[in-house]
Amino acid sequence: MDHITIKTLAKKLGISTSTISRAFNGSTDINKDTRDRILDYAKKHNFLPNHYASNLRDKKSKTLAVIVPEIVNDFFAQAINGIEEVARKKGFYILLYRTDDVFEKEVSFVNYLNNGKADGIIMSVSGEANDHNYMRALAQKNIPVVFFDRVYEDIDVSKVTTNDYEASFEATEHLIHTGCKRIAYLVVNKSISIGKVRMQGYVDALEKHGIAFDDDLVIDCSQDEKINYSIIKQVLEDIKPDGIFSSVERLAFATLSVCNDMNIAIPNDLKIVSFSSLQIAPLLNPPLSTVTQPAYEMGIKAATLLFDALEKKGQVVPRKHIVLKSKLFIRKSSGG
Amino acid sequence: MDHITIKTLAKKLGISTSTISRAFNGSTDINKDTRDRILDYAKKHNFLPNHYASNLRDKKSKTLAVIVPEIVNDFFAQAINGIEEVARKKGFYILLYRTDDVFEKEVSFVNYLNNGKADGIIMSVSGEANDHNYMRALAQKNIPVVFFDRVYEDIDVSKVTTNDYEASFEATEHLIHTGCKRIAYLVVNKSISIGKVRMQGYVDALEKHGIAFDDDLVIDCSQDEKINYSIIKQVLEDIKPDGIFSSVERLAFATLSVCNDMNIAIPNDLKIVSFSSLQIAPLLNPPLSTVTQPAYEMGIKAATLLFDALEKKGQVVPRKHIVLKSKLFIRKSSGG
DNA sequence: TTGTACGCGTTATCAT
DNA sequence: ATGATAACGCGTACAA
Repeated sequence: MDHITIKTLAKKLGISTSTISRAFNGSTDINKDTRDRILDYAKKHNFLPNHYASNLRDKKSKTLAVIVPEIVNDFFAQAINGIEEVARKKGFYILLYRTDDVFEKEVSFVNYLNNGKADGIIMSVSGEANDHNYMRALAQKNIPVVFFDRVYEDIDVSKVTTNDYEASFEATEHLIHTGCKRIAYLVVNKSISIGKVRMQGYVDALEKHGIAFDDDLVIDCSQDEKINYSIIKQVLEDIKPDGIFSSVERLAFATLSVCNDMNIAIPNDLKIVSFSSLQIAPLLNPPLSTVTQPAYEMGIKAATLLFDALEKKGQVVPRKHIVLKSKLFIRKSSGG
Repeated sequence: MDHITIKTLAKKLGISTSTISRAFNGSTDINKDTRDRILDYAKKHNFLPNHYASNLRDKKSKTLAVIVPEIVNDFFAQAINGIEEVARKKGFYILLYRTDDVFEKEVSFVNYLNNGKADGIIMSVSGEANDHNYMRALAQKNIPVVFFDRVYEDIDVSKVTTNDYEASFEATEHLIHTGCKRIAYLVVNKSISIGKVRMQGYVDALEKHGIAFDDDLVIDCSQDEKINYSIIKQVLEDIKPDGIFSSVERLAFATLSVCNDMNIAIPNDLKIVSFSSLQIAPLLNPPLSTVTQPAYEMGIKAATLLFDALEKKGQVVPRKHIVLKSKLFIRKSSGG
């Protein structure tokens, strides 16, 4: 028995294919005995209806596409966990795609998804401020999308973000309270998405406390670890900030490395707070003060929003924007 | 133009569906001009052949299933990166599934994959020593499988692992060289897969150096963080080992936490080495000595093996078992 | 080089 | 409660 289909099954059992189909779809229009007979036989022979044939019939792939910049990052890993949790309950599976923050990869994958491969998409965008028309094509095909954390403002879909502005304000203010006068802001791209909003919180906190904003203290970093290391090293040597507010976990790690190598004492010589969802932040040397986003909950919410849209397909579903709260954990790196 | 198919496209362009199909499949049997005309029109209207219909036709889903115990773990995250890297080059996509080390989830997902949803499967097994017949069903359907890191010995598929025995031996020996006399072995399940092999390396290293094996020093932990914390705390209080060899990263983190809380000085009072692919291990307090597996390479190899099998479908492909080398990084937690 | 026509495996509709 | 059948969108053998 090489290749079982409901057709061959039907022949073997002397029933019609429709009845077989009904057995698998929990139809009530079927005798319990025949159903059991079918299911038993199927289980014994390891048969399951072909997913692609079903999908071709009813245009439901039971698949969610998840697009994230990276996976080796507790924030995204936890968010994926949240998404998967919800998806699993709904009997959905997850197609994962990693963009490495490369815009072209994002575009290519989104275009690919245009063909109905997934019923919906949850994504944290690569963040480039380019032409976003490839996103609009999805709307035409009625494929719902939910952004989380990093969003495109000009695309009208549901979104799940955190109170980045307030959290950044609070983090910066905390550094000021501990006595910092020259706080550097580490960012990968200050002109887009989260980099921009978080910077505004930083800027406004400075202003509130009468500290002049200094453009030299805004440190634009890259995706490359080694380059970041040199950039930060140079900053610590030349500009000598007494505080660091990092909008991205990775840059805080680089800072810790540099400090290790340069023997800069944290928190005495330099205080650090960073956005980070790293679970072992308390185990770092020194324990890292973090603005921690509720990554897992964000995943849950994003998936929930997506299923809301999915279940009301055809109807006009109002976009929602859910804003969750981050939490500031003050640890030793900022004098806690 | 709500719903485009190659049929509607054919009508619009006044060509037949076969020609359209040819245009998309890079057939040479087609005039370059017609091809361009078709592709241009398609791109303009955002058309892509329906993936499910194609798959139904030629039984190629261009999808790989990846099954891992967890995602919030640099080892698995990096391995997934490696897998994705290869898959991407081959034009494949990844269906991700997380088992949380729950055997039933693994079985359920594997059974689901039986229906041709994915062309192949790469997995790190949940590790329970149960009946593995659900795995055999895949072989019948000609769906190739590759195990990585955690494998079932009794299932005949290609495997990618690391030299766990030697690495464990070396790590334990290192602890002995630093003066440890009472080395505890932390493990989640000492009777299966990696837990077992790594323990053997530990046991043999003790023996080589004339240290009596003490069953009380083998600490069986759980999946639950809080329980692990209490277990380890109790061990440090009562059994008072002077060295810890942790077969799993998570347990090393728990140990660090306990030591923090109990004011146990590492490495003076206690030395630690752990299996871990954590990239920021050097930034921990103290920097953690690790046995680091080449996670990314393992992903690459596993995916490569899978494609080998995939590309020789039908033929008998000999199973391969690739063993990569882990690297011992001696850091301060073990006196480095 | 292009077109015709069938079938991939399933499910919904309509009968019975 | 069950069966016959058409249709989902595509690719390919075959014919032209």
